[in-house]
Amino acid sequence: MEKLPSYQLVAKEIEEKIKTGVYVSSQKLPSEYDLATEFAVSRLTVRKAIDFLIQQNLLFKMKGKGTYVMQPSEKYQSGKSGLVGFTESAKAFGKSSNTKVLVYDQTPQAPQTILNAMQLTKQGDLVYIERLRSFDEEPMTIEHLYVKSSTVKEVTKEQLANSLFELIEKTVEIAYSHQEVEAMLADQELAKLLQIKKNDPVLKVNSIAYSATAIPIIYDTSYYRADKYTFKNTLIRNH
Amino acid sequence: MEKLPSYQLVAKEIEEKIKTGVYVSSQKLPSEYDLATEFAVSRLTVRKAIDFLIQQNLLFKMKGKGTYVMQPSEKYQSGKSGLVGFTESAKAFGKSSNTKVLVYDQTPQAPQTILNAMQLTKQGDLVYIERLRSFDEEPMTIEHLYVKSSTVKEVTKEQLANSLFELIEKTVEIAYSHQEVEAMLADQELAKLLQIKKNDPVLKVNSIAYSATAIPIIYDTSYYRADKYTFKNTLIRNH
DNA sequence: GTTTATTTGTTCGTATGTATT
DNA sequence: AAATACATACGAACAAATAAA
Repeated sequence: MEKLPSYQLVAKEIEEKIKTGVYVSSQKLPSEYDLATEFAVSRLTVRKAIDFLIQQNLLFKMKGKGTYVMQPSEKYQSGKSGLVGFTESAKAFGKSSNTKVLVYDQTPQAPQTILNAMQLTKQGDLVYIERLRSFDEEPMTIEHLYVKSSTVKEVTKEQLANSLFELIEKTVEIAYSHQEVEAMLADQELAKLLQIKKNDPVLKVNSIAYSATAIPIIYDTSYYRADKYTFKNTLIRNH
Repeated sequence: MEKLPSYQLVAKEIEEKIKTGVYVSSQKLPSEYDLATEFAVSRLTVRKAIDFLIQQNLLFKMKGKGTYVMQPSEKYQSGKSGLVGFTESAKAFGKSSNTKVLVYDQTPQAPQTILNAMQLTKQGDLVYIERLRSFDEEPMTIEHLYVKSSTVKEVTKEQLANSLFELIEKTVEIAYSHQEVEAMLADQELAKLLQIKKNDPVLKVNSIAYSATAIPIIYDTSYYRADKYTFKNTLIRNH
């Protein structure tokens, strides 16, 4: 019995009209005034609804011209729907996810660069976790995680096979993360785990997740199979 | 003599206060009410200013709690400022860009997959361009471009060394583009051009740029040196 | 080429709802 | 339970860019 705000209801109706082909890409939407009268809401509400759909890359606007339907990207978009865990992202793919904990070290020696990034001056406040994550039994990614100990106190290795986000957010809420995508070659060990060949290309994704108070919570270096995973993006031209 | 809207002036002032350390990450901003009185504008204007800074990953909000300053990402963020050309992006880096046209074929045989993506049923409506682009004389990327002929009629090879966007937008305006990032290995030819070794990792970025009327204008496959280029992203957690 | 109409952009004021502390 | 802070929503008006007459 969710009670959605009216701008989201308007957004849903517009989305529906796009899906059913009433509004087609290459075509202009009715003006904000017309949409406001059609849905019996204020123009500001229509604008919020449109903004909402623009954020999802369904629409875009041009000042003085109108609002247009965007050509859909062929495949799944990663990222645009915000920061989500692997499990949630698997669902969006319509696949089942599977996690195997490879390493759980409660007293790791973290490299200095990571200590710096985590704003720590000494060892001892981090735990180290390595996980293999699969979609439908196919190895997708290896995660190397340094996590603030205080957020995962008295956690068993078994619990780590589930959503790390959920676990951590019992203690602190994660607000956002910065990530960086680069390309590299798989070494012997990585190749074996991901069931690929040595020197096959992989996507290395480095990310740091922060709390609202800008405290780094997770330092994550993940390696994705390049043949199974790509990162998608939609860029809008600002004239 | 630009006359910026007041929400952007407010945004600028807030941005300034972040830069000068008045507002620090880990710290909450004054409430929307307080900011509204401080800047002598309506609360809606403050909200627009904040939204503006959220889009640039400088702030984020939590309902009922407040608005916070985001920990800055250490390096340059690609993408977040929208669709920009290579030349413009070089400026953001504080570097000079250099372009060399390697191939300009006005009657190419395009692969079927590209014809499909460009919504064409026959050959003949595309031109093919290959360009090497450098930052400060360092090879950064090789571009393989298929461009709708109608947008680059009677263009000389020399003109292609400048901004392709500018050239095209004399005919049609580019509205947005979908892009996909993947990892692969450099072949012999690519390695030579990018001055790397064969089988070194490269980032392959595939993108299609569309006009407002959803007509595909450019089909671009670019190869970036993995040691020089990464893609950055900021994801916000939606609870 | 200039004016006019259309469409999005900005901004105010006001009120009420919802989440957090 | 009350106060604080962000979220939603209405109405109204004028500005700015674009397109059509």
